[in-house]
Amino acid sequence: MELRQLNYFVKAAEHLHFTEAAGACFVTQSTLSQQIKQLEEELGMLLFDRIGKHVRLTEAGNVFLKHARQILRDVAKSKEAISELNSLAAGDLKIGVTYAFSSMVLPALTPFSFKYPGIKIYVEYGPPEVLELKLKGAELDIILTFHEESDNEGLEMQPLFSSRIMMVVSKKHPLAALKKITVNELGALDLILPGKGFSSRDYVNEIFRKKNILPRVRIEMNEVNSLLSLVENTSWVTVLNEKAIMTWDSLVAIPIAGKERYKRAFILWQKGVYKKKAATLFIEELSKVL
Amino acid sequence: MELRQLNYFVKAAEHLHFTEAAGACFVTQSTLSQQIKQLEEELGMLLFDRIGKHVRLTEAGNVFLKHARQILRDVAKSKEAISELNSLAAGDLKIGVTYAFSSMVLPALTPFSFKYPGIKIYVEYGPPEVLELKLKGAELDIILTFHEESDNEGLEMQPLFSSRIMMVVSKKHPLAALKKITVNELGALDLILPGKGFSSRDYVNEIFRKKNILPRVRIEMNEVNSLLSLVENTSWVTVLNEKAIMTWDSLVAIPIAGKERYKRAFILWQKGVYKKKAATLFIEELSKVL
DNA sequence: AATGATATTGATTAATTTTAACGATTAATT
DNA sequence: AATTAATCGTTAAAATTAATCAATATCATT
Repeated sequence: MELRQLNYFVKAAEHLHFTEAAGACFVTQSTLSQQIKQLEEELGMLLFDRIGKHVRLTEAGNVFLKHARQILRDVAKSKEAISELNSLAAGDLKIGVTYAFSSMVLPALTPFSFKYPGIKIYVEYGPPEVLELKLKGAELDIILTFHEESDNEGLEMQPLFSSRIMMVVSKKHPLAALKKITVNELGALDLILPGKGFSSRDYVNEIFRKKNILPRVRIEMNEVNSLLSLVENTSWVTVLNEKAIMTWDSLVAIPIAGKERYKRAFILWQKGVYKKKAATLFIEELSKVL
Repeated sequence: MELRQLNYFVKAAEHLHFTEAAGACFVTQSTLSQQIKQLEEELGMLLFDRIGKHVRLTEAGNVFLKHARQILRDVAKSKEAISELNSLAAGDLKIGVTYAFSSMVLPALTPFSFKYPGIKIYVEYGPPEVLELKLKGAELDIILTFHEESDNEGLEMQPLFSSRIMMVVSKKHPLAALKKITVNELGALDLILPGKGFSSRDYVNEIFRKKNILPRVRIEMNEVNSLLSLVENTSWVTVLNEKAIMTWDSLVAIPIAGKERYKRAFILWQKGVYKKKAATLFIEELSKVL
């Protein structure tokens, strides 16, 4: 049994006239006739009574017609479903976001969701290792992260932007108007720093180690929003990449003296898998707001 | 899109291994690979991610899998439905019965319905012309009737039995023990006769006309059971074919002198249409009880 | 007999399947 | 770490199978 035959059958049942039905199917009457005969043979029952010049459905034909129509409806539905995915009228997008990135996704989320209301977005925050595992297991479509190049097997890295690592303080902070700060000066301040896993943290460790300074780390946390919220309301300072405070009007980023250090943001894809259109478009949206 | 491809796809989605899936479909792996590719092209989306040696469903693949399964379930259901018809586990049988025949169908109905509990039986009593019209319009499968040969266009007659036309009285009737009755004697009795359309009525008219006797017809009705019920409880007599009283223990049939006259019972089919198995088997059952 | 329908037939075309060669990836062995 | 062998999916070409067409046969109706 093939869908082609079901199509021919339904048309024939509708016209009750093989020649007409064949025309409607854009085949010759002979073709339709044979395919219906084949169908009848497979089913072991006649679907039409051929009475002289007329054809008419048998009991089996009537029963089968209902089923054939149902099948063809389902087929149409299946195509419809795929076509909705294709036109982004449906589907989902699962984005992994590392903590340091969290404030950057938010501004892209709303416009994207507005443009493609059919697409359900899942955002998962987590440490890079966990997210990467999920990406490989197809539980995520993409990861947005700061990352060092190269060390990834089976992952594809697409550079997004670079963001300079700076000191961040509240605008109400005495040092808020500073043009630049030295590492020595920084060593004298109370720090609230991102936890391990954040690459800006590695940078902080490095600059202090070089100068043999023991930084005054008061709090360490791996959730950027909470961290910035503390910075906003205290005189503590932190060190983060510049873009991380883009949604925070009450904060200001101040360059650190010495060699400029940048964090590079990437999108991670799984190598070899089909790149979802929705993911590509989300990235487009993300680039716009950055 | 063809059912073949859906089968391949579902198997592949289940195994997540083309070679195995191909084995399960009894085709080579290349065949399966190509057909799936073709399906993907028609849908305009990849259904599988091919990552090295592994394959895995894409979002579209997951969506489509649900639909494909539904379609294949429907297909199986449709075959099941036909196969039930074939095995007489389902279906219907529409029998037309002329009034004179009515008492003959009943004994066949119960055993048949017992044997084939899935078959729904419709019995329609009516005058021959109406029934024949319905037979031609496929509203009936067969007609059971007494009929003269030949006069039927497009109908096929299958002889069932012959039944002699006799006088019928109650066993309590004074004449119940009679071996034979003459037309003259019959003319002196109160008669309750089947109405026009009954061929035994034509016979009665004829024999009386030949002898120039005016019969004493007290009641005329075209429903045999009611008629016989009256005969059972009165001293009126009727003229019917012998088989018509087969279920009536309290009645007796007495031959009428002169040339024996038989009524011939037939099954009428529409010429050229597929003979339902159920109909054939019903007739078999009918022959048994006659 | 002529007509209007489906069925059948043989030739042609198209599609499916297979075979075989290939490339990429993984696992095993050296 | 490098080499080898094995596994898997893809591709291209050949072989097989199936669908289609055009012409004709057949059948019932007019």
